[in-house]
Amino acid sequence: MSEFRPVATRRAFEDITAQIRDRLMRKSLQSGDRLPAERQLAEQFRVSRNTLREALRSLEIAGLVELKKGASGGAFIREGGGEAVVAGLSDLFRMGAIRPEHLTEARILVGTEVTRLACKRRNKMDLAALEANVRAAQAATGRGETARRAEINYEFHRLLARATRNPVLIVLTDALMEMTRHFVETIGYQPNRYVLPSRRRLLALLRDGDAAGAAKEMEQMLKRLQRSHLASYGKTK
Amino acid sequence: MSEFRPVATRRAFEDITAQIRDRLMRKSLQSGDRLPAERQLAEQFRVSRNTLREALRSLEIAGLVELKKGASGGAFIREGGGEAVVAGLSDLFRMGAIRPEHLTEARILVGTEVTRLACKRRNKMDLAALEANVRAAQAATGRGETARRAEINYEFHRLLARATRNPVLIVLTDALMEMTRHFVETIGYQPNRYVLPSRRRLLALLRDGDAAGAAKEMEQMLKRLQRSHLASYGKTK
DNA sequence: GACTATAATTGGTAGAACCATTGAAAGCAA
DNA sequence: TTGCTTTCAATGGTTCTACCAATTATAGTC
Repeated sequence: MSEFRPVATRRAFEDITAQIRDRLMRKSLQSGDRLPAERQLAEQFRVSRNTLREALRSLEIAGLVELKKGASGGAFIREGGGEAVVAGLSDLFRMGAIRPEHLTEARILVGTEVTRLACKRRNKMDLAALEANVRAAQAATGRGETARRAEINYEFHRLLARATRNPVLIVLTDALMEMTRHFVETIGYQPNRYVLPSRRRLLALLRDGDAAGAAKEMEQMLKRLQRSHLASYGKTK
Repeated sequence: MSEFRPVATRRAFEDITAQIRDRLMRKSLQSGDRLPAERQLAEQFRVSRNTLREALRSLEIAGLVELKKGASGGAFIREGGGEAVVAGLSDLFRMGAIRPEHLTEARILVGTEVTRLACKRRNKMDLAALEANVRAAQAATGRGETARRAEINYEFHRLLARATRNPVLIVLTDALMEMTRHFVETIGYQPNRYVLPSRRRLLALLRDGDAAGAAKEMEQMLKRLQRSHLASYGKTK
């Protein structure tokens, strides 16, 4: 392995974003803080406003700042929400780098572990939110609102991930659900009779704190979902 | 829940990126393709070159295109590498939204499942690469090259993830290793005596195809690593 | 005090110009 | 012909100026 590294003629906007990222890491900039106005910042960095705007655009896409118009507007530091990660994985799915079989497999592995951990950490508020979600799912099913039903189902997994208190699992689950939404839109939503009963069994296991049982229930449900999803996909292909 | 959605006064550059993303999804644009030159594209979209450049910058940060200078340069469609996802999670770690205990916990959960799946799918080339990695780790340890040793260790996990053939797990592992690198840089690399023996046991289990055993071995090693990492972190805090 | 019109601030867009890098084509020499 | 050098055109990177559009603070009015 060579001791050299590729020469990197850094572009001006990259230098700017690096400086701001550095201040973020050193807590010299925190969420909610506002950066000076574009014209002022451009002067401080000794670059044109165009170049500065490319830097801000880059930070905005990365989810680090939010740009607001008008007086008392400007670039505000966002708190880490993970939108960039979700968008990045969605792009991979759109481009075909992540295929349906990869997505469903990852959902099984991640969903099972999320369920296991959520069962150990969930509090009463988590349980209440999950129960409300299942009630909403039942109501939507009764009214035949399939699209709404799908959204409620995704939300269940997001709620469960939040109960783990681990942001890595939270943002990963958000991304998996976003990809699943894209996927299901292409193959068409298929009503089924097994998700809702599984949810009820899962709720009981979560209440009892039976982590192994809850994980098993989730795993089996996700495997069943995988089979039907991939079957639908095979037909449309 | 309301039926309305927030009004979104779309900015020009967002319209442009949406159009290009759409062509990517419909395979009308594929990796390796080259977009027209900036001046030409600006004319086609009926926007100024500034606005078009902001759109290209956005796509570049998202990892969808690569910009090259010079004659026969331009914006080239990249194949999905997941750099944006890695960068996004790294940002979350830098900003403190993901904390060391979250990182180490996620590594245990993901690493265990990656090992299990890799054990089922690995071929001879995967095994050879992993064995070469462990040999390199031993050599680096013998020469006392701690920084190089750390890099080789991260590479082991990346190689293992690639053996799963699942891009979601691959990019996730890449991101976890990148965050770990940041983390270890701040707490200082601690040489240890248990990783290398664990690697040898793991290799044997991978060769035998003992998925459960390999997963267990990885899990125990990662938990031990977690304890020492968090202990070091507690001292520096 | 509540409402309204005004003004100031700020991000969004446009257009032209120039620089720096890159690679291909033309020219030249052996 | 072959190989090297020079030239040149294409392209991204950067700057500057001007104006538009949205937003909010502020002064003014009833």
